[in-house]
Amino acid sequence: MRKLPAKLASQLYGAAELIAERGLDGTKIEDIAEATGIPKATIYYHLDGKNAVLEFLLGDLLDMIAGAVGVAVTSEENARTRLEAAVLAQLGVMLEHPSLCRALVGDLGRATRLPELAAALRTAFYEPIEQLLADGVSDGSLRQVADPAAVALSVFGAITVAGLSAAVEGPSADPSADAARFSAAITELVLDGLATPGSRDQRRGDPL
Amino acid sequence: MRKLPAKLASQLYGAAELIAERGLDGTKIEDIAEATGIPKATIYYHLDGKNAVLEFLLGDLLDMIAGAVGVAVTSEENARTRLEAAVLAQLGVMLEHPSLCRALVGDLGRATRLPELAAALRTAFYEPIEQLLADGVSDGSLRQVADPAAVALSVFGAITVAGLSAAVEGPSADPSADAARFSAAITELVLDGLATPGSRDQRRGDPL
DNA sequence: CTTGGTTTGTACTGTGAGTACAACATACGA
DNA sequence: TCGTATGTTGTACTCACAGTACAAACCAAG
Repeated sequence: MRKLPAKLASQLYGAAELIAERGLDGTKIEDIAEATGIPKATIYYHLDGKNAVLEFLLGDLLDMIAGAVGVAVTSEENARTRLEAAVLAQLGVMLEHPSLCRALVGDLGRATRLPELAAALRTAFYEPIEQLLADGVSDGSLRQVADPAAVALSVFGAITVAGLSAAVEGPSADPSADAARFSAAITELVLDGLATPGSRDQRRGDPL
Repeated sequence: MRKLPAKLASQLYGAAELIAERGLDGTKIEDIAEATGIPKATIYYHLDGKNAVLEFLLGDLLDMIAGAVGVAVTSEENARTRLEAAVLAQLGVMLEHPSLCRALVGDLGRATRLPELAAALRTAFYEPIEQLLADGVSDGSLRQVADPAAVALSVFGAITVAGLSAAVEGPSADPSADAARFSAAITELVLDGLATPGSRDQRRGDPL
C-alpha cells in the first residue's frame, strides 16, 4: 500500500482541489473516483479508504516542505540568514500548492489524528525552526530568549499561519512574488520586532 | 434555535471533551446524547444537527475570547501596552478552555466552512491585532512596517498557534501561569525580535 | 381542564463507506 | 503456449449512522 504506482499517484492529485473545497467529509469516494478517473474499486485496492487519500496527498506536501526547508537550512551562512531562507522556502512551497494547503487546514484535525502525518507535520514545520533558533544563539546571530521553546512555537505559528491563510485566500497569479512579500514581512517582524527604537529595552533590565 | 435554554446549554458542554478527543466525525450523536444526558430527540428539537452542536460550542469560545480581548484593548494605555494585554487575555481564555480549543483545531475546516463561525473567528482573533498595530503607529508606540496586513497576520499566527498548541498538549495544572509564560515569550518576540543588538539594522537602510 | 410549547422513546428512511467477488487484463518465466 | 501472479474494474452487496416522523407524555399559564 505504500508504493502506489506513479500514474495513480499523479491522477490522485486531481482530488486535491475537491477535498480543499468541500473537506474530506463533504467529498464522496465516488466523487474522488470521478474527479481522478480512478474507479472506486481501484482506489480501495491500493488505499485503505478516504483517510489514506488525504494522508497520501498531505504526506507529499509535507515532504516537499521538509525538503525545501532542509536545503535552505543546510548552508554555510549564519543562523539568522538561514532562518530567512527557511521562511522563504516554506512559504514558497505552500503558495505553490494552495489546494493542498487548504486541504491541510480543512482537515487539520484528521491530519493530527493520523500518527504518521502528525510526525511529518512536526518535521516539516516546527523542528527546523527550533533548530535554527538554537543555532543562532550558538553562532551569535540570534538573541538568547527566556523561553526558547515557546518562541520557536510562535515563530512557527507566524510563518505557518501566514502561509496557510495566503493559500486559503485563493491561488495567486504569482506565487513566488507573494512568497517573497510574506517572507519579507515575517522576517522583519521576527528579527526586528515591532517596538519603536526609542521604547526598546525599557522593559527588561538584563541584556542577557 | 438561537436561544437554547440555559440548562441545555450548560449540559452541552459535556460534549466538548468528547469532540475534542475524537473529532466531530468520530463522535456519534448518540454519544453526545449519552455524555450530556440530553436525549437525541431533544438535541434535534433544538439544534440542526451535529454541526450545530459544534457551532454552539465554538461560538461561545469565540465570544469569550473576543470579549476578553475587547476589554484588554479598551484601556487608556498606548498601543504597545494594550497589545501585551491583548496577548495575555487571548491566551488566558484559550488555556482556560483547552478542550474547546482542541475541538476548534480538530474541526477547523468545518468551522471555517460555517459562515457565522468564520466571521466570529476573524473578530475574535485577527481584527483586534490588526487594529492595535495600526494604533501603535499612530501613537508612536509601535514601529511602522512595510506590509502591515502581512505582519498583523503573522502576529495573529504567533499568538494563536502558541495558544492552540498549548491547549492540545493537554490541560495544565495552572492555566493562568502558563498563559503568563507564553504571553511573555510572545511579547518578547513580537516587540523586540530575535536579531542580536549588534546585527540589528544591518539589513535595511531606511528607518522609515 | 385546556391549549401550546417542550420532552422523549421508538421506529423508520436514506446515504455513503467499505467489502466481496467474479471477470478480465497484463506480464513474465518455463 | 500455457500457467501463475499481480493488478484492474464493474456490480452487488452490508452496515453504521445521521437525520426524520410521530405519538405519547409532560408541564406551564390562562
